[in-house]
Amino acid sequence: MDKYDCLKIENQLCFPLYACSKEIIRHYKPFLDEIDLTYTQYIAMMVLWEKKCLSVKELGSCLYLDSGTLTPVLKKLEAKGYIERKRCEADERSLNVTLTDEGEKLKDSAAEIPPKMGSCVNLSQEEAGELYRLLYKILGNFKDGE
Amino acid sequence: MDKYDCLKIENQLCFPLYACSKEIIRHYKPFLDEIDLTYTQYIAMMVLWEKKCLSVKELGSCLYLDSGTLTPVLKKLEAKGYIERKRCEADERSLNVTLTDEGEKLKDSAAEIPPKMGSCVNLSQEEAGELYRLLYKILGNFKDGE
DNA sequence: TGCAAATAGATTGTGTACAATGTAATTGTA
DNA sequence: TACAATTACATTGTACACAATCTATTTGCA
Repeated sequence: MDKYDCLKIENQLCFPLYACSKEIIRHYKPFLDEIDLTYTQYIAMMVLWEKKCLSVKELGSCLYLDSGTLTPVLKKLEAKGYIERKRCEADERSLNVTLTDEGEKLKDSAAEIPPKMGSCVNLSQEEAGELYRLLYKILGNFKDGE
Repeated sequence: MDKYDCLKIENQLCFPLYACSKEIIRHYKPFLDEIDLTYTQYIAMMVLWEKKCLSVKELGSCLYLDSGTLTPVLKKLEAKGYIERKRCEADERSLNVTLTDEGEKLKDSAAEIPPKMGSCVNLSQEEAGELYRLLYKILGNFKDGE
């Protein structure tokens, strides 16, 4: 056991996480292209399809993204007509993001994507469940930490 | 079970992968700042510390990155004096990337990072091992697929 | 052997990420 | 109740990622 073993890329956990995430997102692309969304725009819409309306702050908390990333993404979604951005009346600092009818409609086309993607992850139900559990265990640690 | 359930962000595997990867990389930053490397530069150096010399193509295959990403990263590492870039004599299309003495020396400071990072992933040895296995199982699927 | 196809990198354009900073609105408290 | 501290979002600057395209070599085969 040499002192540099920890530097071997195959001994790192972060690297396969990083590579896996990128590869899966790359495989989303052809399907997302069909509905003219990027992956980031897609996960933002996913939260909105569930919550209908929330602030940039809340959306950022769901997606682990800050306003520096979200502001341009949301402006693009607004330009496409899928969302509306309006200052909150009760607190003008806050910006409410709301789904438009167009945005709501997009949900039907989007619902076809996850079933098509399933086949690119070659894990059993049990393995996928375990992977899911471990990832959220790590994420939970970060959420508490700050 | 409604037909939109697959669109809930908490039912997706890709999202926690994406978020986890980003959060861990974000936690690397203060440590990487000390040796003036970004995460991408760090994983490139990690491969070089092991292999000493390889082509951009081989490096890209190790890191799941293409020349569009690697060319600017490698130029920065060259500017910092950690690597050399030289066309391969046998095949002028290919570019060999080699570690310099400075680059080799950096390995000692870098070896201090992984132990410090360990504490931010709150998994047992067994859990970390299982996570590792599942991630490489998915990655293997992609490597075969193309 | 000549030339089309393939290969390795570099370049370009678009879209994130994120730290640092700026601005306007709101809150807490001396 | 002024005003310093906080908060929410926007802006700026740097650094990836990756698809598409370009250039220079090299290979394969008619």
